[in-house]
Amino acid sequence: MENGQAPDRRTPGHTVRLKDVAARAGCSIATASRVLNGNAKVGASDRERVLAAAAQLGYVPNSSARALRSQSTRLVGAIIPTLDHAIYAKMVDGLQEQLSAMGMSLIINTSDYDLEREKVQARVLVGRGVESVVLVGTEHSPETTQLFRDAGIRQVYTYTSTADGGDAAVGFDNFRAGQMVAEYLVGLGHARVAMIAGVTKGNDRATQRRDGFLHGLEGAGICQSDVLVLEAPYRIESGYHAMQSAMQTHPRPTAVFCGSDIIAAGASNYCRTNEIPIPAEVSIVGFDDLEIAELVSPPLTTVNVPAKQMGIMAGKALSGDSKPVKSLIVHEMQTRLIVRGSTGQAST
Amino acid sequence: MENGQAPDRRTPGHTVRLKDVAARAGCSIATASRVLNGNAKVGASDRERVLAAAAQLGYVPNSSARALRSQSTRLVGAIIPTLDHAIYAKMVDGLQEQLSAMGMSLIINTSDYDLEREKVQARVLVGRGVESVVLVGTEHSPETTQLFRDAGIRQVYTYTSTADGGDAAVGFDNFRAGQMVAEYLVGLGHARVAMIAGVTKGNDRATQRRDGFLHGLEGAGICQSDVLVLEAPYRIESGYHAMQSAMQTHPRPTAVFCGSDIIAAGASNYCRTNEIPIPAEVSIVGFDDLEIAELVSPPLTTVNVPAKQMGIMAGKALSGDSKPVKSLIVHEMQTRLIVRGSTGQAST
DNA sequence: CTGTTAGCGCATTCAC
DNA sequence: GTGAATGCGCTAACAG
Repeated sequence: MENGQAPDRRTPGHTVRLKDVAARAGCSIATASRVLNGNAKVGASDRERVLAAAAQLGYVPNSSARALRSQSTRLVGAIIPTLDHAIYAKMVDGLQEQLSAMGMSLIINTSDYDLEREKVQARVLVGRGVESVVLVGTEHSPETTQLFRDAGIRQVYTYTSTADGGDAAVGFDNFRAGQMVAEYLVGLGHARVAMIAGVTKGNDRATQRRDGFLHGLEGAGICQSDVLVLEAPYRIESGYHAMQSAMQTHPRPTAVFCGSDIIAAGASNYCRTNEIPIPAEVSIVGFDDLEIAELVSPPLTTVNVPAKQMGIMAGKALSGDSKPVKSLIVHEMQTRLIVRGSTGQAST
Repeated sequence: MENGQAPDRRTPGHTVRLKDVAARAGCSIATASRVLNGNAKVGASDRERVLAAAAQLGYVPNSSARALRSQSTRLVGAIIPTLDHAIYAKMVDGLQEQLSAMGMSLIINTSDYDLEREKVQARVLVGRGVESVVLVGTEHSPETTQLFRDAGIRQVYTYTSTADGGDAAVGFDNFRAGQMVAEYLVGLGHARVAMIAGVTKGNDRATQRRDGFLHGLEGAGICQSDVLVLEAPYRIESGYHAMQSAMQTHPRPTAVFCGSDIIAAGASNYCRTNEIPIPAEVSIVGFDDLEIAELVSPPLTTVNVPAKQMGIMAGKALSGDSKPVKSLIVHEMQTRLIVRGSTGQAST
């Protein structure tokens, strides 16, 4: 009798295919497929033999084939500015964790805050067959948005509470967060204030934090034109230099709002180096509530952003059916002002 | 009017396929494929028409189909402990950047320092058809290593200079780095030293840094049993508490080597809170040279690790043919001791 | 140089 | 319930 059985263990170089499993289980490839996909309509005996065969052979389904056939890749793409910034890294960490638990895989690409690069990465992701994408912010090239829409790819925006152009948003209201900081500083009696924002070009989060801040000040009778607004990349040295510029104006601001803790850390450094006491001479407020906020001295008053949680929620927003949803889902999260030692009453 | 031509723009919902491009260009699907793949043997007129058609229709090749047919996915997997640690995030940032430039995509998974979870993620990556994987360290479950080998997947280890079980290593010698720190501290006259290592279970980097450190001390006549060695997760509070324990021993150590800047930052915090002057009473050395090393006061003496560069090199190690290489490639990178204000001569 | 043909591995329709 | 047959979109043989 023909004992053309498959070998006990997979042989290096020869990938185990479904037909190998079927052969070993003594059933058809169709039945094997049904078992492995949890299809109920299979006899118990066949089921066990297939499962055993798959385990023994170390069968791993080929997802390219499965994707091609079933038109479902269970792949999610993410385009973020950079991973070299804790706020995005944490978000992706949460996203990955959640997707992994849902049996989906994550392809990540970085854009370096460049909407043109984002567009290129978007094409790559479409080609990879991702079923959803997670982007940062609301501001994207129209072509990018259109490309995803045409391909039937669901778009989730993070770090924002508006989903214009996309299908869902998971984040917070940057404008209101900026406003909150303004009100806090005004409440402490500050009238001469400055802001070191992140680079606003192509970055709606930075833009809205700034605008909300200015709006909040205006509500307290502080005219926008009286407020020094600088921009700095999210790097410590940039914060240092921007603070230097700010502190060389006359009269000096008594409070400075920084668009990120990274910038605030640099600003804080500048003050320490130049013996400008914080908060006696100048109060500093950061944004993000990174670990470094507690490390600088005095520790930074800042705005807490639930970065990892945002990634988890974004992942959850992708569960269920894989078709784009009709109604916009907006999951707004709360930011909290964390008051530490870097802020105090206005000095004069 | 209906002239049987493909529409000018892709219609939402209907994905453009290669045959659509071919139809519009008035050639066969094979010719279109050749053009799009840069195959030289195609007439100039056909070439242009295909290119134009593809552009007009917004054609995006289906990589599942391409992968299935060509047995080449151009997909790379990475399994790292977590993205919520700058040292890994930076590495992945560099890796992603390099792979993107090489036309490859990156799927990332996290293991949370758990070799069992790593094994699970490994199966997922194999199923996704990745052609290579980037792992952290040399210590992996035998099943994980075997799984990749059987599937013909090239394994690149990072943060280590030994490639046992894998095909390539891009990193540095953790043992020697630890030894270097020991020699530095001994040179400053320190005889009572302690170490707060990372959790060594399943973490060969932490283990080797510790062992190298102890070995270096032993070379200077300091017996291992006289050295207090604690372990702490990579979190600031953990460093704080570990330092607390270390400082409650008698006699106190005059120098403490921390397995990571994160831990060192916590240790530094403890000293500040408890008015133990650094480095007058105790010297602290960190590891990684993260941004926070310069933020704490006094700034940390630490060991610089070229994290992003490591990712870039790992990506480059994946270029060329997609088959596992026969010879082990080891790309050893240099670590440098960065001396800042947290270390000084032994106090007594 | 170009078109025709044949699958890649799998899920799924349709008969049995 | 189960197996045989079909084709997802594409590339690589093979002819012409």
